[in-house]
Parts: sequence; structure tokens; C-alpha cells
Amino acid sequence: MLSKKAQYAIKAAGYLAERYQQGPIQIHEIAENKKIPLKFLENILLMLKKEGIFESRKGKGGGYFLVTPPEKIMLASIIRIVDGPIALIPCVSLYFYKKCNDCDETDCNIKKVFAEVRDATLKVLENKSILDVV
Amino acid sequence: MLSKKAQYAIKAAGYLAERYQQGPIQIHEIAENKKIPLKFLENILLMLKKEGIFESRKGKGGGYFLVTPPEKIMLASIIRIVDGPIALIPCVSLYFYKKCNDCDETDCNIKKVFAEVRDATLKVLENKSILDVV
DNA sequence: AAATAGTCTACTAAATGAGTAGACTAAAAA
DNA sequence: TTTTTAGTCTACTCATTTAGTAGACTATTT
Repeated sequence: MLSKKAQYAIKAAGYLAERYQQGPIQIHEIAENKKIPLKFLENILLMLKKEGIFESRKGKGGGYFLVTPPEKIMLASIIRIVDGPIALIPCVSLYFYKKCNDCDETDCNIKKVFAEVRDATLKVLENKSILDVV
Repeated sequence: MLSKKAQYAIKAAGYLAERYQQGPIQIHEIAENKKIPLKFLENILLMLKKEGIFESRKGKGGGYFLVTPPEKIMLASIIRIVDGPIALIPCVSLYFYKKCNDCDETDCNIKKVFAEVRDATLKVLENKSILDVV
């Protein structure tokens, strides 16, 4: 399951995608429209900004906005930033790999199955952009 | 991510699958071979037994065993029993559906994307049995 | 009756999830 | 240059879940 954080992140991203190149959008506008707790959303947007997904400007007329075209921002990236691994077990994670203890990874069928699951999942999430969820 | 519980459940199931029709296997044997904390494993096996995945016998010569052929026991079933939903968001879960608040589900693109992810995941997990992880 | 092996209830400690509070900083306008 | 505006940052809190443990109980066999 995705965390609430990830679900909010995707909704917020969708909102910004809809308004691409229309100038900065204030956090509270996103919060109200998408029904996300304001202070919680602040944290989430900040995370995504730090990872280069969004940009922001302070002061009057400020807010959040995209610099990258929305069709280039994939759901997989957003989920990884807020929730971490997409794979179901750490030893098949591409970005958050951790080797499993007491398991011969060179010939582990569990690993093989969950690598398949990971690939199936990524085939969707790496190819759906935030424009696909507006 | 799968919980440890689910990972242990899959390993234990694989162990029983390898010894299908060879009589009851004691919990401590599974625990030792698969390096799973004994008391924790007891709980897990019990859960799966209650859901009809395993059978057990008490007393001397007792233990856990399969009555269903292992190739008919799918990973998806085991994961659902111990971890619950496989879908990434509740509103697309087949077995643990919960409607989302403030979202028009008839025309929600988030829902559509995550239904696709669910289908891709299930296509693997509903077709891999515990024989595939020995 | 004793030994064996699963069953069941209940407990704990640590981590995670879901947020909240409030002070701080940058940018723009008065 | 002060005020206002709007994002930034640190650090909380509280509830739930995760990952186990303890110990008494029950059924089966010898």
C-alpha cells in the first residue's frame, strides 16, 4: 500500500500538472482543492522540491510550479521519493537494494518471482506521468 | 513492501511444498531451516491454517503439512492472508476495497492507473505457486 | 500418566505513519 | 526600510503497525 503521503504527493503533482506554465500555485490552494492537510502538504512538497521534481518561489506571487514538462515526471519517481522502494522485497529493489541475510541470491526463486513483480509494476509506473492522473 | 511475516510465510510454504506428501513437518524444523523465530512462525502458520492453506496434526508425529497440491497454492493468497491488500490504494483493491473520500470514482485517473498496476502485479502473483519459490 | 507438538491469549518494544506547532527566511510591495 | 506574504525548517505528538515473546492450554500418542 502507498502511504497517505504518496497519495497526496500524486494528487498535488496532478494539480500542478494541470496548471503547467501558469505561474506559481500556492500551497494552500492545492491543499484546499485536493483536500490535503496544509502543514502536511508543506512537508511533502518540500521533499519533492529537494529532489528536483518541483520548483518554488517565496513571497508575494510565490508558490509551487513545474519546470519540467509534466509528461516527463513519472509516478515511479514520486513514489520513490516519498515512500521509498517500489519492489516488494529489498533484495530486488533497484534504488533501495539491501541484500537478504541467509539467502543465496544467485539462485533464489523467491528473488526471481519478486523481480518479475517489480518489473510488471515498473512497466506501468515508469510509463505513467503526472499528466496521466489529472 | 511485504512484511517480514509475509516473507516468512512464503518461505515456510516453500518448505512444506518441497516435502509435500511426506507427512507432517514440525514447526521447529521449518524455523531452523528457514531461520525464522520459532514463536513468530507459530503465529504465522496458525493464521494460514485457519484460512485453509495448511493442515496440522498435534502430538507425537505431528506438525504441519499441505493437503492441497502445492502448485495450486498461489503466492497472492498467502500475501493476502498475512499482509492484506496487494493493490497499492484501497479503492482498487479486489479483496479489501475501501472507497476513497472526496474522489469521484467513476472517472478517476488515479484509480485507473493503480488498477493497471494491480492487474500487472496479480498477473504474476496469481500465477506463481509456492512450488515456484522452493 | 507422561511426553510430544500444536493452539491460543496476551503482552512488549521499536518503528512507522499521519499529522501539528511554531519559529525562520526570502521576496516583494508599501 | 518596514510589513506582508509565502515558502522553509526543526522538532514535536499521538496512534497504529510491526516484529516479536511468554506462558498457559489442548489434543495425540506411547
